[in-house]
Amino acid sequence: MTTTATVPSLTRDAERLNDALGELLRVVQFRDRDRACCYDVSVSQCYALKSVVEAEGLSVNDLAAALFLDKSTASRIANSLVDKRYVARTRDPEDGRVVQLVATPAGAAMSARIEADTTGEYAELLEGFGPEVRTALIELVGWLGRRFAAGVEVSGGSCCVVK
Amino acid sequence: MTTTATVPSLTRDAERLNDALGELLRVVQFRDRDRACCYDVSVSQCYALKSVVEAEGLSVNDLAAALFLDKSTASRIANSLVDKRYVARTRDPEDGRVVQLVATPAGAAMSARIEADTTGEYAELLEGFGPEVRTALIELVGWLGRRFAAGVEVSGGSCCVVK
DNA sequence: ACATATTGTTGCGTATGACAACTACCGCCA
DNA sequence: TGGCGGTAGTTGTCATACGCAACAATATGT
Repeated sequence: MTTTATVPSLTRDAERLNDALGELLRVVQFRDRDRACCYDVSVSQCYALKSVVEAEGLSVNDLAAALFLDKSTASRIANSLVDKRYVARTRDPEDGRVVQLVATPAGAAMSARIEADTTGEYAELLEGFGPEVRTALIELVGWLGRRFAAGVEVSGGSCCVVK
Repeated sequence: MTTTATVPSLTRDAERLNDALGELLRVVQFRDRDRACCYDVSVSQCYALKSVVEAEGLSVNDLAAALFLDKSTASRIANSLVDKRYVARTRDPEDGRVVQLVATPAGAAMSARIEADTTGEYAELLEGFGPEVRTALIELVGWLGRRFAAGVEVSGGSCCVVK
């Protein structure tokens, strides 16, 4: 901001990052939509199932936070997974309000199958790179996600209502 | 594949990239949903408007291809933008079948406003880095998108139906 | 014990997107 | 030149996805 010479370059880079991320977003969404037909779960169900498998005993609120969704949406996704017998709903004995979501064996198996297939694709993608480039790529993508998440949290989830 | 020692590392990297990309995807989707309320357009309308502004005279099929959507969906999004007077539909004089989508002044202005706001955020994000790191980040994200797009094209948009 | 806060569920409206059927138009070719 | 297959777009229909608001059930603090 202080030096005028770097500003155009920074702005240009920002535009290009925006474009590249938008493209990546769309193609990944498309891929996910497309691949969902291969399995017994929809895209959002797939992500939710993965969250439940990874953090056994997740509450509905936790699930909503993990997926950046409203708790009502999370509740319904959990419901759909329970209907498919991939997840079981139990009550927390400590706190009668909270629900604990646990993956059933079938759910864990399905998640593992999807995970293995996906990981295989990513492995192909990364094959051509050395370990240090792969690590750098992962770090950068992870950093981007965390930065966005931080930005989202400060705004409280309401960009323009909250000043 | 030949050396057993590198395989676990590659698989591990693939998993981590999957996780990081999933997280990034979700948070960006959330941010987009959240920010859509600031403007007069929905998320998909925003992307479509941007495409139309950048490639004046886009056909509906082109729009669908650019956004990785079905042509019917693209047609309806175009319709909604026409309803809002952000885009005009004209017929190609060369080929009576194709529609040419052109942004109206209001559409271009809205797109520019959104673009400026978004770019500002990205600029903040990139501020801390030197130009070479910024370029590397952009290249990597762009490369990822292209690789996914290539993978999507070979499968023809039907992952498991086509063998 | 009661007011208040928190967890989760449900009603409702909207957005998003695919598939299939249909119309309109193009170009080819007999 | 008149039909025929192919292509561009539109529309009907359906399913999923998501948020907000209202609500019930439970927990907690005074």
